[in-house]
Amino acid sequence: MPNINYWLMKSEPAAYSIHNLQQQKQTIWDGVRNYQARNFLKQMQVGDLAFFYHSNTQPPGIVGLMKIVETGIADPTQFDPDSEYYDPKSTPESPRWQTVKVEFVEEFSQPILLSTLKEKFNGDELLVVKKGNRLSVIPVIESVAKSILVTNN
DNA sequence: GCCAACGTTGGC
DNA sequence: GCCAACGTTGGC
Repeated sequence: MPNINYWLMKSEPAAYSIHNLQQQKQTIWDGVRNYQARNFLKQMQVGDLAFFYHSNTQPPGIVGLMKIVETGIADPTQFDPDSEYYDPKSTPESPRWQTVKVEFVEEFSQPILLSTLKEKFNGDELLVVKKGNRLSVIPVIESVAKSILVTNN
C-alpha cells in the first residue's frame, strides 16, 4: 500500500462548488496563483484524498471529499489571455503554474463547519483553523483527516 | 464594511 | 537585499 496523503483545497462556491464537481465528476483545479499553494499541488500524488472546503460563504466549512486522479498538469488558464488567471510571464516550455485533476468522491451529509473545526483542532493540526491562513491548498495530517472522515460516517 | 494576516512590488 | 506601501484573502 503506497502512502496516502490528505489535503484541503478551498474554493468559493460562487466560483466553483462541490455540486459543480459532482456534476462534472472530474475537473482540473486551476487558478491557484500562490507559490506555496502550488508547491503543495506539486507534492500531490495520484490516489491522495482532498477535502473540499467552501470559503467566502455562510457558513464556511468542509463539504465533501475528492481524489487526486492526475498530477503534473500545466494550468491551462495561465496561457489564456482572456482568463483572469492569465500569466504573460509563463510559457508552455516552462509553465510556472502546475496543478492536478481531481475526482468527486462524496458530498458530506453534513458539512463540517469552520466553527466546529476550531473547536476540535488547533492551528498546528489543521492550518485552516489558524487565524489568517489564506492558503488555498494545504496539507492535512493523517490523524486529523481520519477524524474528519469518521465524523461523517 | 472591517481588519488581520499575509504576499507582492518597487525604490533604494 | 531591505522594507514600506499596497493589494488580496476571507472570517466575522
